[in-house]
Amino acid sequence: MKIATWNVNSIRTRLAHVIQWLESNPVDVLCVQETKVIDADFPREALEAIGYLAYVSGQKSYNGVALLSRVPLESVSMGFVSVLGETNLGEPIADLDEQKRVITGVLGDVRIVNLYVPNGSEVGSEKYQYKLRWLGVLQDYLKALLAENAGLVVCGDFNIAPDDRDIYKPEGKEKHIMASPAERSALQASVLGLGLVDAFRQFHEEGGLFSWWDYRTAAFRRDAGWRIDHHYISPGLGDRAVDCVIDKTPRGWEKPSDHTPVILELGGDAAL
DNA sequence: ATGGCAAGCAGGGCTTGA
Repeated sequence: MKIATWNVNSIRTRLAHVIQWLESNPVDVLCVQETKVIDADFPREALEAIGYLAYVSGQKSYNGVALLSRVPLESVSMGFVSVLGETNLGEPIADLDEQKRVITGVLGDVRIVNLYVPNGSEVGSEKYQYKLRWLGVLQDYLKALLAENAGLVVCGDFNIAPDDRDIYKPEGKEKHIMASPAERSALQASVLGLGLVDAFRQFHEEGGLFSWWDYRTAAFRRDAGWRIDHHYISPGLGDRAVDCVIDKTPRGWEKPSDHTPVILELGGDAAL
């Protein structure tokens, strides 16, 4: 089973790239982020024409996530509230679902969670506080899913570089969004603290391996990137991860997304 | 230290991203 994640920065603008990539990389499920489109306008037909069903949670202009799957998924749900209810630890959380950043569904014996973690804008800003609060609720959301699903793959655009190996030039980035200590701690507590592991790091120890390059300052040409797109896998999946790779190819295409796909391969999928 | 680039919405220039 192959599960890929790709922040496409507008599914409509990037449709030809997504189709081209899926035709040469026929993964079972592609998790996309920043679709930037309402559900009614999602380009389902073009994806169905190449054999992919679309499960979508979108909004106008910003955010938006989707699961593209070759076979129907089960138990699909969107947002935090569908799993946690209207409150978490006594605090209302429904406002966090106004931004469409969470979708999940089950394929075989694996529940796949596709996330678009808030960017946070600037360390200390209101959006940064939102990001940290969102990550706090994520912890309880993932706990609830883990209680029901031994096999869990949590992937997406995390907008956090887990450690300094994941940044082209980590010096002085402590106050930089995506690298600040509080963000890294939140990721540690909300995801790794549940026993989930960064699948990519099971296969690659070295630094200098990136999934996002800024459009500005010719970052891709200089390979001045960050690794902010991840797959986290639950202990229940044991040693089933076979490989996890970054495909830099689409980042070099004409008018690309600023992110490139990352692909997780699982073996021994009993229910498929 | 700053600004650089891209997308959406709207039909100009702002907002957001990372």
